[in-house]
Amino acid sequence: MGDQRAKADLYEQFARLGKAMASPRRLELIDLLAQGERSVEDLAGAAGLGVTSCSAHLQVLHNARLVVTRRQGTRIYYSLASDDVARLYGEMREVASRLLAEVEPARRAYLGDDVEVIGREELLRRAAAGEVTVVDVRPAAEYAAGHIPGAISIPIEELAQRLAELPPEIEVAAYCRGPYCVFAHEAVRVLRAAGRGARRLADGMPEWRLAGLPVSAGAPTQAGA
Amino acid sequence: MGDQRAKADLYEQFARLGKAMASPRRLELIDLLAQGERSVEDLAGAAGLGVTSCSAHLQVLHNARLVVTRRQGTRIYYSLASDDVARLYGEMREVASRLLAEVEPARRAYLGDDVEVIGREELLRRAAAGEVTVVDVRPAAEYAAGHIPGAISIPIEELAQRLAELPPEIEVAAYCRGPYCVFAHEAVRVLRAAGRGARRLADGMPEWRLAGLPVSAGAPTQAGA
DNA sequence: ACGATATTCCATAGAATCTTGGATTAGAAC
DNA sequence: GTTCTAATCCAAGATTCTATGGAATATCGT
Repeated sequence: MGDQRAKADLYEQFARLGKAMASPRRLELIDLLAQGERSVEDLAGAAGLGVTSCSAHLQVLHNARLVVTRRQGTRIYYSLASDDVARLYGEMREVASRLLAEVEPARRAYLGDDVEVIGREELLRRAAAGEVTVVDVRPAAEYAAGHIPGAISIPIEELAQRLAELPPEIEVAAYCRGPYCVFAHEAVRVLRAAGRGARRLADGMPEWRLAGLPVSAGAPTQAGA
Repeated sequence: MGDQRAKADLYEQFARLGKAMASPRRLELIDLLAQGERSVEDLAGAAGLGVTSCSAHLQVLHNARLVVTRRQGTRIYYSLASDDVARLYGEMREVASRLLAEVEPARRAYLGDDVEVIGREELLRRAAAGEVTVVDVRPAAEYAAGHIPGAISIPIEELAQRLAELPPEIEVAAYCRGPYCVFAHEAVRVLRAAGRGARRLADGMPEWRLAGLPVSAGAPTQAGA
């Protein structure tokens, strides 16, 4: 009874998941993939990795079945295997922030001083009433892969130049990749510095989607060009 | 903006959790600790590890703040830092079983053929009506650390000799450490072979507790000795 | 204070992981 | 077919992880 071999095999399988999530680089890749599918080179650039290294990490994620691939022409697009992955990753961050005292200082060091927050319900309510402009400050490709209905896309690097596109006197709600992404924090700072009312959504697109709230897809409608 | 250093630090913190859960041995330790606190030597024995090796793994878990220690006399008792850990571990197994095709065969190889299952609600209902005897087939120490109210303790190794303690004609519901523990499977097989009606609770004590159901603690009341 | 027990610390050797650069494969465009 | 691009494969060195045995530490009982 109780084959040691079989038992070890079983735990080995579970550990595959843990091993896949045991590297900060891979967690960053998961974070990026939670925004939508991306090619290897693209991911490497976004995560600051060499292409070879990035590919190797993606193989590890693939072997643990956390990601799936789709080939289109000469490039291969990776995406998360299911919502389970994003959910598990989110849970992992939450548990880490509760258990590890070092998370909070690291968060502050990266995100800077806290900025005011707006909740999902309030955002939905006030957006429907036209009392708030919802702005997606992630790169355009991530907006195209999925965004809050009615949100306009202004990547954080362009925000300072495109303030005129935002109706004045109306508060802005900015959102980005998630609770540990700088973009929304930066956006609120830029907007406040320009004298606008602005808050950030407490978390980002993946959490919004996991909460079952509506999501639109498609490139932004280019009003100007 | 976007300190690479600070960003890497943050992901490094999250990865600490993943690293801690990246070893099959450590997952087995978490599994054991989910039943209740245990000493190092005890854990080493239960997990089939050398004491030194076990201690080292516990250090890793401790550095990731997944476990806490309590000293009593000459020995040190480890336990999970919070329910979050058991919950995350459970979520990890669930995701693994959904994503990794290899989990199911490994499960079958270890647990053997499926035996009939009883759900939590049915168990509660029928136990209250006296229609089912609930039996905890884990080691006595784990029963003492927390068990289903009204359950009697018959460790799996003793079950075959202690069949007389179970009222005949009444179905038995056996439970153990969790959905991937052999004990309840074995118990049902032993009982059925003895002509008794028996089913296993779909999952074990940790899941019962996490579901917010009532738990009793304390050593079994020794009727005989 | 001394011996006994439980645990951790330390050093070592072997295995696994990560990163990098160059070679290789697969598809697209011409 | 040739050429170009994207991604993977392969090999090597550096780093980290794991298991084990012996030494050191802490507590208990006497």
